[in-house]
Amino acid sequence: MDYKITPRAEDYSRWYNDVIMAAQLADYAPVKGCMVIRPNGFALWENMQRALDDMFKATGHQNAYFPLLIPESFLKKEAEHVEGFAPECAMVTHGGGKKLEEPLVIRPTSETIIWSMYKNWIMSYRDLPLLINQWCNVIRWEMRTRLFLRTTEFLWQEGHTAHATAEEAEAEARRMLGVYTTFAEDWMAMPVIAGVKTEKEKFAGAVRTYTIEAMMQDKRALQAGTSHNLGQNFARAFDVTFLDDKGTRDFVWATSWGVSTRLIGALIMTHSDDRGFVLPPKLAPTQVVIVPIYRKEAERTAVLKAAARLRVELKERLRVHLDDRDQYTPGYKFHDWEQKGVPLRLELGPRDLQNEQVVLVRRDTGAKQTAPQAGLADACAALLDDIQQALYDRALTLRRENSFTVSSYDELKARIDEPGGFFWAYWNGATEDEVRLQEETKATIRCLPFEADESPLKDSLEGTCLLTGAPTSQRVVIAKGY
RNA sequence: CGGGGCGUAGCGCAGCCUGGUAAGCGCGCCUGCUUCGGGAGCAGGAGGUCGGUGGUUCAAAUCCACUCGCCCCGACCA
Repeated sequence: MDYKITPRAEDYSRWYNDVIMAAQLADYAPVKGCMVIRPNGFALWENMQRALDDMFKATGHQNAYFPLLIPESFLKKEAEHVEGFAPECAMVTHGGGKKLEEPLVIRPTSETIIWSMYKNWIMSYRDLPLLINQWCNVIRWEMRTRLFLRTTEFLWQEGHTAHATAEEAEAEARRMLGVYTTFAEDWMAMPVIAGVKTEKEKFAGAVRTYTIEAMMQDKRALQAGTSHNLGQNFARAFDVTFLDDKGTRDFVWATSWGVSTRLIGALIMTHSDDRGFVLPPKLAPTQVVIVPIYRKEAERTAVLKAAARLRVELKERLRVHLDDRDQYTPGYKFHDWEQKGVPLRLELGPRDLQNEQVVLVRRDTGAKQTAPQAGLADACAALLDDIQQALYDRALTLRRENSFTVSSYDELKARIDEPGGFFWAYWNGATEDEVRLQEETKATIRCLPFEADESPLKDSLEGTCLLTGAPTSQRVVIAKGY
């Protein structure tokens, strides 16, 4: 379809929406804040799911499914949890033409209903660890919504694990954050900063929340995944205890972790350009699109025959599509597939048949090259690997070029809007200082990063707190976020 | 919830102030012919109770009242 994309520099929000519409990833639904994920978007989500699910299985998790509807009283059992989620819960008050005795909450997250079941399933240390994941939809009544980034209903995955010791739960939370980091960097080609959320930013009901934070092209931070050490909070709320091998009874230790369709938004804002969507090859539903070029009927027959042969050959190893639509010109198809983000375009015309070659055009750089038809699958695979790496490198460069050290609060305030970016600083403040920071700068502490590799602070181990001036070794990354 | 904007063909819009042969444009869609290495050209064609309700009037897309919905910017969040 013909669709004009607003340039990023002109209006970043409109650009984001235009990319989604042009690539036909999603569309607005009749209900406010809800979206339809269209086949192009869903195929991408399926690829993300597959990669993540394989990693979950490889780390010993099993999938299950818990109900959409949760008794309201369950939410209320964990004090912080209910306080955090109550404002954004949708409720079912009627069913079967009658008012329900107890309203049912449409899950905003499933900790409560899952732990109500774990109570029955966990008796002894022999039942632990319990490692369960579910793929589902959730609803959170958001005030302001944006396609993929924040919608009333979204798709996600939520892992819920139970452990015998605090150490095991902690290790699990960290391990799954590692899985998310690997997925973000190796599959999405999106570099992330892994770290701990502050007390203020942590999940309602958690002891500690871990996060991966990515820099979008407008230099804002996006939380791309979270993992929580829930301690014994939910075990206490739902009275889930077990006997250890010495016959001692204790509450079970828990974690939960999730990523959502928000990752699609992250992908868009990490790699796409003014011509439209850009997909990393490893997640692209179509990795190579073949565009045949011909004039006369005889050419058409010969080119399509050769194109079909190449398609079969490439199909062995790659996800390939032959665009043999007769009613569109090659130029139209070039634009069409560029908007849709297909990493590699393969052009095949009469000239190429004569020379037994093809023309390959990469989506990320637009670079055009010819390649012999012999050994084409190898050449395409190599090029796709190269694109995957180039996307990562480019995103990492953007982050590096827009990461700064600040040593005073005034300096932060002077630079947070312009030039903007990630600001590394020492921090020892309390929650009220964090609130003040947020109110005065509109930025937030994204996390306390684990690693200092990327940090301009990497060579120093101690400094003074940005707000209080007290000596501290605690580092934070501050940025405006989504 | 506060501030701003908008509802007219599938999409993007003009028309409204100054009521009356203005239901109009571009893109898309359909048919045919010519085209096809960066969004093809020409010709013909289909498609709209002007968001809804009520009012003013001889006459309403146009004026008035009410109402519904959506988008954008701020307070919450994956």
